[in-house]
Amino acid sequence: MGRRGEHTKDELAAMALDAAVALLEEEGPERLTTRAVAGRIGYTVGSLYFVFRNREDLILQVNERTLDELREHIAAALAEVSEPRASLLAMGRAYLAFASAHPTRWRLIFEHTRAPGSDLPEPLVRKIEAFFLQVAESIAALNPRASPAEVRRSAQSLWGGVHGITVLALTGKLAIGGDAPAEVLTAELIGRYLDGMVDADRSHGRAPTSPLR
Amino acid sequence: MGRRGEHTKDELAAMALDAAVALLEEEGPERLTTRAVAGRIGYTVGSLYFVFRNREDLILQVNERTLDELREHIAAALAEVSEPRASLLAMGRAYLAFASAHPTRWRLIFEHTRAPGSDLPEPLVRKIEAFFLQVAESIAALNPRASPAEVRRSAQSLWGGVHGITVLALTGKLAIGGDAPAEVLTAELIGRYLDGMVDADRSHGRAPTSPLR
DNA sequence: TATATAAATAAACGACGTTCAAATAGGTCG
DNA sequence: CGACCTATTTGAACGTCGTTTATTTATATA
Repeated sequence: MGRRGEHTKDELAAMALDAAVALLEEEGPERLTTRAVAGRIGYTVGSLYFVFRNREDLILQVNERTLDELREHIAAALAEVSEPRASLLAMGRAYLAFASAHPTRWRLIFEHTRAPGSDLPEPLVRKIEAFFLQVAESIAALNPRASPAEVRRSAQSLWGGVHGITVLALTGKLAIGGDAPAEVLTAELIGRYLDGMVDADRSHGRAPTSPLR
Repeated sequence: MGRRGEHTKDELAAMALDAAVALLEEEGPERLTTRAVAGRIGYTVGSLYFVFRNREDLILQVNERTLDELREHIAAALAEVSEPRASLLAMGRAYLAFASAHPTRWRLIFEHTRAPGSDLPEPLVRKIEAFFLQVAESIAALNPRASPAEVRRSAQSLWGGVHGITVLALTGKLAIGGDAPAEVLTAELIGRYLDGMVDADRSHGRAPTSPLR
């Protein structure tokens, strides 16, 4: 009974992605099965393969969508501040808040392992870069004397740090003894990093403290 | 053909763990299958269930073993330094080096999702705590005026940060444009964090800069 | 030597990702 | 209006997975 044209290929893909997101949030990553996704939109498994190359392809597109939402979430948070230090703190809070609100989807972005040969699809790479560039912007404002390479390095190390606190908090591997909320920890990390950065800039006039030994 | 007593239950468990580690390093996490592990030690699947409750149990024990190795690796790095700042940098380097040398096993520790109800097994929690305590020790030495709660917070945020850089570097989600090696980034994060911490302590005589706003 | 028991296996179950021949429905052309 | 063509959709199959179970086997003991 192959009805036809009831939905275009694009509509079908969009429906499948919606279903995948719902499945992820309601039942967790291991329940994100091709059959479940297909069933949720009233099709059979085979039809999914008419639209996606395979499960990996589906996951990658879910991840792109999640990254889009994350970016919007962060943009909204950034709209309310202007000073660079406040911007970085706001980004950190927004990053953590989004991850906490959508833990399964957020983790899927970072934990999904692709086949050994293939690397990240181009659009995903671009979206990740966009984040770092936004961080770099505020860093540059706080550290005008730094070279572009230094700014990039700072953005990477600082945001990598925020990411780490977020992962560990989400997976319950950060709490020891009494547990400070993750928001406090990210704020502390950002605050101290920036203090260290601007102090180094002010006192030595230029370079950051030599980090190795 | 049930031969008997050829290996004790404990020997069998140890052999299975060895096989699992080898499988992980040689073929990746998705090939860590119960049948493959059993086959590698010359048994059939069912025998694995004589020794482990299920695949999750096996993975948890692999993770414990990996954490033990990681701790030894870090201890060796710490043996060569005494000053607290150098200790933290050495720990960061060792953490990253171990993760780079055993990416699959290392990621399995943090990416393995356990069933929604159950939480981390006690021994694993203790081993994670031990790390933070070691970090906290050096932090306390650098920041003698800080309360225990402050020290713990610092250890969590700083080490969370190191962890984040390590994850992103390992999964290729950190590199943007020219990519500074991850060792440089962790050293930079640690250096700046500590600079920010001790400067705050020196100038205000006590508390760190209020992190929020 | 016979027997009880621990150890190990083989076979099965349902669910999974993936593939593919077959069926079907809509558009097109006679 | 009817026959065909082709893009969709299905159903069924394949091999693999985690897990469970009845059954077999080898050893220790009596």
